[in-house]
Amino acid sequence: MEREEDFCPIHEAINLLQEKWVLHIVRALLEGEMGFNQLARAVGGVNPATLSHRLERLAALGVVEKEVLQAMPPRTRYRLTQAGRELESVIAAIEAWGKAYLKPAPDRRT
Amino acid sequence: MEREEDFCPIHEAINLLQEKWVLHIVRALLEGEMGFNQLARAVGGVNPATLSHRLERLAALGVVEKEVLQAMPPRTRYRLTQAGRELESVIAAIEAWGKAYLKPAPDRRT
DNA sequence: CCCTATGCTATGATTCGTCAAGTAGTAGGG
DNA sequence: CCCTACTACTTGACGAATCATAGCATAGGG
Repeated sequence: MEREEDFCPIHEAINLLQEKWVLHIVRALLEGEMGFNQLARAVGGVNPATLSHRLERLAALGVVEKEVLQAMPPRTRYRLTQAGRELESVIAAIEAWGKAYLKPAPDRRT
Repeated sequence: MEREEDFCPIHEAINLLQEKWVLHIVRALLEGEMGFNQLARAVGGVNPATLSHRLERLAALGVVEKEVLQAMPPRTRYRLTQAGRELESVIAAIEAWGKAYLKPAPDRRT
């Protein structure tokens, strides 16, 4: 129905980053490469199916890189590519904003 | 299960911004205040129920402001608050990243 | 009068994300 | 050796979120 006659990279970027868990995944991976379950724990609360989907998508877009070290005792490493690492600026902007304006948490006291 | 013992504003910010359409809405509103349908058109492809829901949430968080000008011939204005305008840095970071790394779109020709 | 426009809400359909469990192989404790 | 836990996912069923569409009430143009 939609015809991306001019293709807006900003629009696409937003669409990617607004997918559930994507930003959390990138943020976790900015801390360093890690395996699947470790990443799941770092992200917190994501289920393997969704995480798998997201990683597949992010790998297809060249944001993360998957390296299979061993097949048998399953051992995999996920790490950010250059493009992925550049997302740090986005995360940083979100962090700055969150700290500045999202402080008023739903607290009841000081 | 999870106890947000220290409340992480970054985590919260990510959770907010990853909600579908939120970034698109903010980006549209950065262009200037507008009415409901106008905003829907600017965002493109969002259905009124979702948009309404998001605006309600964004207003509750103090990111957007809603002003009802008339009740009967319905006339409403949505505009960003200070906090909302500050999200421009996030949008800018995403724009920069998208332009730099998302260019290789799945297109076949110019 | 008829059609468009405004700002939303209501309805049923589809898609997305979640949950629980299972697969396969190895390492460690008893 | 046996049992459990860990590794990395996949699968199928379920529920929640989002979708497209229609509709309300009113005002202005033709």
